[in-house]
Amino acid sequence: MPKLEDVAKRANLSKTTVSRVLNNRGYLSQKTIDKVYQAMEELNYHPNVVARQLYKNKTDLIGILLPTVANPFFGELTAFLEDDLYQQGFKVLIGNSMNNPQKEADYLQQLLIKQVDGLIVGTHNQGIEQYHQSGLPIVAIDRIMNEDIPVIASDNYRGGILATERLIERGAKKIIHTNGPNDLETPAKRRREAYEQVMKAHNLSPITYEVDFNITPADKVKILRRIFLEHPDVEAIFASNDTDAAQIMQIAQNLGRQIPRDLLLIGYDGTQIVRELLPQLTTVIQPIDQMAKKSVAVLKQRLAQESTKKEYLLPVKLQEGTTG
Amino acid sequence: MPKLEDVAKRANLSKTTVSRVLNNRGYLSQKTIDKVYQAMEELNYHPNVVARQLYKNKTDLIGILLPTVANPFFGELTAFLEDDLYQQGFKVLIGNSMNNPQKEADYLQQLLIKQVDGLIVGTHNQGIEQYHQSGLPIVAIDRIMNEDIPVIASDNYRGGILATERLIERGAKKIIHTNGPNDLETPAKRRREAYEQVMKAHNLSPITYEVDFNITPADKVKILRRIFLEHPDVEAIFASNDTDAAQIMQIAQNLGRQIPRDLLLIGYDGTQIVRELLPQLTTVIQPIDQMAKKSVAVLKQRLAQESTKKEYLLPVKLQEGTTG
DNA sequence: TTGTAGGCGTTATCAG
DNA sequence: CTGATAACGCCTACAA
Repeated sequence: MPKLEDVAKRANLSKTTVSRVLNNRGYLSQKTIDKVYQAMEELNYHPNVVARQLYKNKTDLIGILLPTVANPFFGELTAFLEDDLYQQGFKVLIGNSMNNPQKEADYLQQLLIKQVDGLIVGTHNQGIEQYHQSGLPIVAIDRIMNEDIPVIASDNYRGGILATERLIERGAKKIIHTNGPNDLETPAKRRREAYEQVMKAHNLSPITYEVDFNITPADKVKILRRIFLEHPDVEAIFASNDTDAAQIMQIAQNLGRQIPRDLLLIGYDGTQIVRELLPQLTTVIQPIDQMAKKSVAVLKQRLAQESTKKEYLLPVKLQEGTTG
Repeated sequence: MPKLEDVAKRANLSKTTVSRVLNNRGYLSQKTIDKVYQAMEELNYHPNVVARQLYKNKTDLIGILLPTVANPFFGELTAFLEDDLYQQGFKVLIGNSMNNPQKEADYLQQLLIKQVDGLIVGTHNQGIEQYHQSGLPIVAIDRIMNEDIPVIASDNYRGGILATERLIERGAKKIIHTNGPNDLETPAKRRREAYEQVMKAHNLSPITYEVDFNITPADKVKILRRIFLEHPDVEAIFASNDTDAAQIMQIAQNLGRQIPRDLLLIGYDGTQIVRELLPQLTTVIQPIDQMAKKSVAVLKQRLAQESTKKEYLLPVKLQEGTTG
């Protein structure tokens, strides 16, 4: 690997001059510029990014810490984030915590150490201390971390209202909701709040099933199946996400219940892929693209030491399918 | 940010000694070790990764260049790759080319420059010169690049046979196949070869529709719809991937054709998410986990300057749903 | 318009 | 067992 010095020697110039050409800084004669470019060509020279990073004390790298890009929501989110960040001159380091606190802590420890200039987090683990003392610019997506980390989320409360009211409008009275564990401080909890408030406002009793994130698919099916066992008269389900909704569709089918005739169903997220594969599913669309864009924008503010709001809410939309 | 020197000063030692403690190298008295650790604690010191990278001339970063993690296949692949690489002590830099040659070239130029220790590529663009002269260890997934870059792929030929024979066994004669553009040098082409050979072996005429990768969803629907217009008597379709298969399901439904009664359908890929959302879809499962594992293993061989085979084929499996 | 010298934070060699 | 010193490759005051 040739270095600056090699180029300089070949062009009969100093390292400084070559560096100047590289960064077009200061006055340079055209002749010098040409000589330098020629020498670079001949040697197939490329500047060493790491050396630059060391000097500049920045890496132009942004870390993205999420449960897993295998999940459509996070996959699509990552794609949008990557695209935005790329436009802004950043590259992306990913860490998939797989809901494993150990792995998450590990990543954090490593990323916080000057490896990245900033961090976008959307993991589900609670109370990882390191976030606090890091000093690294961070934004959180759909996850409340602590006072000084801004949160980007969709308007979960409104989403909960849209879904619940729609089910009620369509005549359902016994409506069940699934959500994540209630002890997790996440904006998604507001869907549950909205659901419960709407139900009560209509004199209906809310019933929420809590489904943990990191359980096996088999266990999840078991929990969802329980809904039907424990509430055979259920008329509608507002699921916490589209894949759960899909599972519920299978289960209902196995139990001989036709959707929407015997059961109304509304999901949540509305990712591109789900809309392609299950266009019949009624769901609440989170504006993943906008969430990504906003996250990057807020992170840039943080990087520039500008102050930010504590929370940014993006609008949701009801996607009308045939299931609910 | 405190540095080695600060720790040294605080512990009344030299940088050398502190560095030794950090990397437990050489002989050290317990007392010294304790002092160093204490000083590090007090200062909340963390070694600067970039400085290390510069000295060691390696980053422990692996680049993954793919069309987009928003696609379930690549999303799941990325998740597995990340997990494997993490186990091996690497971190992952992603680049989503979005099938944009400009962006891909851009990424390459940047990544090849000592920013990553190795590269895993699965993009669809042809003839990007830089791959050749890079000298960087590279492996390609499902994509033929050039002679000295090993390819990891599933056994596409066998997949093509499994799907086609199944459709024939189930009584279909007029079977249509969709595939990517034929001028692309990709292992996926072998599915088409297999399809055409099996068809001919049964005295049936193969018909392949070529579907470009980077076209709008609307255009894709148009092409797929054409199948039914141009071949109203089509009895079965072997789609090049599951999302296309899903589209075909919608179209068939809109045209009043019941699957599997009026049309048999087999997809390809068998990602986790598709199996969850569309369990009824018969499809050929690519062993994404194994492909990831093998890619990482081969990349490690390359990094260790060991020689590798040119191609690694992993076994596929037919997932029997109800559509075909 | 170009060159010299010192530093970014770490590690390794070699001496003590 | 520990310390001084020179590298890793680049960038920028400051000088010329």
